[in-house]
Amino acid sequence: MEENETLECCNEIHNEVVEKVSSQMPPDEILYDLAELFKVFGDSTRVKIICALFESEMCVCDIAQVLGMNQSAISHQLRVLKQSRLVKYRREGKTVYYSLADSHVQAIFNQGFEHITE
Amino acid sequence: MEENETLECCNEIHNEVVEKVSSQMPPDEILYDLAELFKVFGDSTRVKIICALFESEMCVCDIAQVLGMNQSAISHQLRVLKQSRLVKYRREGKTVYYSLADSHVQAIFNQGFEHITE
DNA sequence: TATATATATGAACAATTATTCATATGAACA
DNA sequence: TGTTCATATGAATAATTGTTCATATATATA
Repeated sequence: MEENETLECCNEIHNEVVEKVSSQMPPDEILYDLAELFKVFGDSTRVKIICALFESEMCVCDIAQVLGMNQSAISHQLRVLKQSRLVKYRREGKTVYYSLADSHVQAIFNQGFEHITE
Repeated sequence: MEENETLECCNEIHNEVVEKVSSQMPPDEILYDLAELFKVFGDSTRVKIICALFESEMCVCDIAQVLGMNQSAISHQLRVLKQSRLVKYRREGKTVYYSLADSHVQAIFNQGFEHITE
């Protein structure tokens, strides 16, 4: 991390661009939060969980079956998804049903899907 | 990873759902690639680079200035972005100019942005 | 050809994280 | 109340990864 009172690129001609871009960057905190959100999508187990929930709400055990993983691993990942407000849940007796929180989840998923499949 | 010839949830009533969801899951390879893509968005340095490139194409040195990081770190991250086809570049003498590869990048970014700011 | 400059890259280290195992919590029911 | 079952969680381990430092590559120019 270098200090620069006046931002200067190695290429003097670019200093104007550097100043302009710097002034238009969103706050660090926003960009940090955004990275944290994408980090949640950046794990294949969680992507699979999200994808499964497109079809139907499911209990933890259901999801574990579909993914062929154990209950604990799924539960840990559901907590991550819950903390990012990507899934919601409802309790019914001993069973907890998870489902997708809102349409952004599908929108983000679809955009990514388009990118890799073109 | 448990073996299950016939998928069975702890809740017998759910077996139908488990079978249906399982049959509609995209291939593992696709979901793995999708997670890899989002992983690239899941780092604040790379998110900042992407965000900076929304404004203008820039050389490596420009980007390093805007982010207040050293050239090597930026160059390493640009390679990651390049490998995921999120940025493209053109060489002009000693300088290499980077820019965003396509509109999916902005679309994914915007969807994420909407999610965290609502 | 020798030098300077912009960028790329390999190795190493520190930090983060996904999974497993063991166990705890919470709800239903005998 | 005690037992069973679905889910949650803490600790530990293994694997991944971002940054730094040192150095290599590639281009321009003297």
